[in-house]
Parts: sequence; structure tokens; C-alpha cells
Amino acid sequence: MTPDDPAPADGGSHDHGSAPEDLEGGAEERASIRAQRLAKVARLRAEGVDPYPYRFDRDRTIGELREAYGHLEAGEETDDVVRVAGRLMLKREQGKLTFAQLRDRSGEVQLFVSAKVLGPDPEAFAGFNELDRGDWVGVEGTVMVTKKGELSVKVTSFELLSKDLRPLPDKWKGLADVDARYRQRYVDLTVNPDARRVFEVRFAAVDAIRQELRRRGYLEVETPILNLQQGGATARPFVTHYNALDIDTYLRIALELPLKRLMVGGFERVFEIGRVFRNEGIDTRHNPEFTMLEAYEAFGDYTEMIELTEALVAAAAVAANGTTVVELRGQTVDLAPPWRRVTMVELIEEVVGVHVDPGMPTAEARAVLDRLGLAWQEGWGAGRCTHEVYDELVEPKVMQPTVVLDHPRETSPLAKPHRRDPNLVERFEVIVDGRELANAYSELNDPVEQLARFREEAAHKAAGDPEAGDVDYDYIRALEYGMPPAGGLGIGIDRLIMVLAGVESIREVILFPTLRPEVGLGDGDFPER
RNA sequence: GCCCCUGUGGCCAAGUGGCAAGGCAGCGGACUUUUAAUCCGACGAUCGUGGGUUCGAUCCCCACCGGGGGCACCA
Repeated sequence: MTPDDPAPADGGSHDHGSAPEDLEGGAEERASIRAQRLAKVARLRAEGVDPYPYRFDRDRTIGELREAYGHLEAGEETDDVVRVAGRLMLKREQGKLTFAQLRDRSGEVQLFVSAKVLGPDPEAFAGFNELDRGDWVGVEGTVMVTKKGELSVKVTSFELLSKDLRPLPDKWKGLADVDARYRQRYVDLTVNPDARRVFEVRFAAVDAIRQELRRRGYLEVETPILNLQQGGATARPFVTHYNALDIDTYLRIALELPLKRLMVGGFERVFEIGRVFRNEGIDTRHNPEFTMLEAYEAFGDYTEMIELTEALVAAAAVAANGTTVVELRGQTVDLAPPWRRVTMVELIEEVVGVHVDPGMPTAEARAVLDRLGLAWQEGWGAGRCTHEVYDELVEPKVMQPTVVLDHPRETSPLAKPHRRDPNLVERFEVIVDGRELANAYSELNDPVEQLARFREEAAHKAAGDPEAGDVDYDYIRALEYGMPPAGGLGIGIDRLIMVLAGVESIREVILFPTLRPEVGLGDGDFPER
């Protein structure tokens, strides 16, 4: 239970009432599966069996069982007693012998349930057959292998651990309705192996990233999600109200500014993997809440971040898939370092065949956009125009991992000016499969310069731009104390997982993606106690 | 916001302007080595919701709701 939850409404009473519905004779045939199972639960209680017992002491996982007994030959039987637990995924009744598949988080094993073995009480065997596909069950039995070579537990006793009142989807086809898959992810995960695989990829990848960062001496930190100001990126924020202080707060849109305050404080190497929130549209690449990694390293610049990005992505790929090679939409992509490095201006020339750069006169840059059929807006300088060409015509076409260096200063308010070209900043993005996967800077640490850029943004906000941020005076004050030179990196974890899992929609990699409220599900759909 | 596609028992899924296939699951029966077990039998559907056209609509039209995709917006 969530610690802050109020006391449970039922006051902890376990005094269960009568059966939900008396199902006599033929009525049971016509009753819904759920009603039948509710009746079953009531019957068990009447017999003194708790259908929701408190615990079951298994002595190993099914994976461990397979590990230990995988070598047995077909037909071999042992006297080794084991206790395993899991969800009943299949049941094959065959007269006085029943086979079932039991699954836990580590794998599946067959249950060999014989009337003779389960005795002496003849009710016991009938009781096993009363179990339904989907029930959570604990069993004790001996390890054996059937004639056909299937590792099995010959069950000597069993216990219902939790009743499944709703029938699982088709045992072969699983759950196909995407709406149901996202809304009822618990069912999706239960019956669709692909769904489980995607999240295994996710957990392995994120874990590998953490390990690699820790190995490099990075400290994992947690910073506020409720912010008094909007900053760290350009995006429309969610606004909520904090009653105790009677102020509006913003859900964070980035992790950047608090982490850089920690650089001022001397942490030198920090990272955070956390949820950020952007009040924008939903599509195959955007979910309003998504997971971001940001990492900052003192005394380095963006060149360190290239190597770090390569290492993190490669480690994540190997941990998730055992290889750096992934298949994406029929194409093979190799994430093994080193990746290609190229400047934005060079890459535009290569892919589009035109020259445009942030140093050229604005009119000239706009003329390039005109020739390419791209729209520009008043107020766009050559830098913004260059970025537009890159976004529209270059990024979608780059498949293999590519480090795109040296972005226009105009579109990068938190990056440090380029040491050799005042029109640029020291920033790179990594593109894989036509998508931005990572973004890194030599971090701007000049408080005077930073304040000027904040003020520009605040002016935009005052002019009605909901994505422009506020002047964060405390952040400026922090910079005035001195932030060491640093490289910083951001990786969109969800998009990385999409690449590693080879899926095309961000919803496939988020356990509970944001959806409209479900209609029609209400109190009337659930039984009285 | 706009456009296209889509919604059929718990799940999967056909279908047509004229009584809504089939499979899985569930229910009853047979079966002690099955592997999506098999065989036999009976049951289960206001075809997303509301209007309209029609003698008659699951099907055609309109609106709304949910979902998917694209565009736009947006990093």
C-alpha cells in the first residue's frame, strides 16, 4: 500500500458475506465466467479454504529449477521435493491425469498431476481440476521428466494462492486489441511474450546505464519534480497548484538546472534518470511523461560526452540484446562505437546538397529555405534557418548512429559558445534511425551570458510563447558562485529503448502510457461483497 | 485542430441491406504421458453509443465516444 494512503475503508474486516449469486443447476452454464468463478470462491470459503491466502513459501524459482534439473533424461524421475509458485497458464485434463503449465517470473514448468499421486483424498485431484487457467498456484512435488522429455513437477500437494476471476485472453493469439493492451497492461504482460520482452529490454538497458555511470564515478541524485519556475528546455509545462503555499508549480520539463547547481556545489559527476513532463501532443514518439537521463561531468567539455554517450548506448544494447546490432524497419544498425562524427553544416551539404550555415547573412539563409520549399518566420536568423534544414531534411534520413556536432548558437540557449566560431555552440546530437537519441553540450557557465539568454526567453514568454522559460535568478546566483567547466548529456530513455527493442511506438516501451479516460467501466461492473 | 482507418460474445476473428460463420476460453461427458492435447455434446451477441434513410440496418448516411496511423503543432 502507498504509505500515505488513508486507512482502508473496510477496516480490515475479513468477514465475508454470502455467495454473490446462487447458481443452481443449469444456471451455472449460462452465468458469465466471472460469476462462475465468484461462485467458486464462495464455495471454497464455505469449505474453509481461503482463496486469497497470505503467503506461500517456495524454495526456488522455476528458472532455478530448470537450471538444476535441465540435464535429466526423458523418463527420469527423482525423489527431490521442490516448492514452486506461479500463474497457471495452461491446463490439459486427461481423465485421471492432468497436465498444467506453471509460470513465474523466471520461466515455465509443467505440472504433472496424477489422481493416484495426489491422493489419498480423492477430492484433492478434483480440487486441482477446479483451478482455472490464470489462477496463482503454489505446488509441492518431485522433479521428473516425462516420456516425451518435458521437465515436470509431479505434484503431491497444491494451494490456490489467488483466484483469477476474469478469463485470460486467447491462449494462442493473446491480446491483440491495442487499446486493451495499454489500458490493461497487466493482461498484456501476462499473455503477450512480446510485451514482456520489450520491458525486459528496458530494465536491462536502464540497469546497464546506471552501472556504467557509477563505474565512472557518477553520483545518482534526485531533484525536484515540482518546480517554481519553468526552465531547462523549451516546452509547454503542466501546471498544478500547491495548496499549502497557495502557489502554482510546474512539473519539470527537464532535469538540467538542478543538476548544474550540483556542479556548482562540487559534486563534479552527477546523473539523474527521471520522469519529465511536457504538456504537448501524443504520438508514436511522444508521451506527455517520459524518462530522461541527464549526466554532467566537471572539467570536461562536450567531447567527453561523445565518448560517454557511445559507451552508455553500447552497454545498454549489449545488456539488453547481447549485441550492438539492431534491426530497425528492415535495416541493420550497429551501435558499436565509435560513431560517425560530422558537423551539422557538413551533414546538410552531404544529405541535401546545399550550403547553409549560421554565419551567413540572414537573407541568404532564408533564400536557401525558399529554394528548398521550407517556410521560415520573421525573427529567424541564419542559425534558426540552418537548424530548420537539418530538422526537416537531414535528421529523418540518417539511419546509422551519427554524432552531429556544432549547432547554431541561436537555437541553443544553455550551451557554451563554440571556441572557434561565435555563430555556433559546442553541442552535439546523436541521430539513430532518423531520430534524436541524445543531446549534449559544453555547458554554459558564464552567469552574465546566461542571464542575457534567460531574459530573451522571458521576453518571448511575456509575448505569449507558452514554451519559453522564466528567468531563474537563483540559477544565475548559483553560476555567480562559479560552476566548473563541464560537459552535459541528455538521453531520451524511451526512444533509446524503442531502438533497442525494435518497436515503432513509444507506448510500447512505457508500461502505462497516457490514454484518454476509459468510458463505461464503473461500479455496476463489480460485485457486491 | 484536420484527414484516413477502425470498434462484431471474456479473447481472436469472418461476414452480408433480409434469422450474425468459425476458433479459443467457459460448461457437461470420455480419456493416466499431454505439449495450442484429442473426441462428443449443449450454451453464450442490445454487432461502440445515439439519431437518420429503408418494408427491413451489424452493413448505407450523420453525430458522438474509444483506439490506431498520418498531417499540423511540438523537441
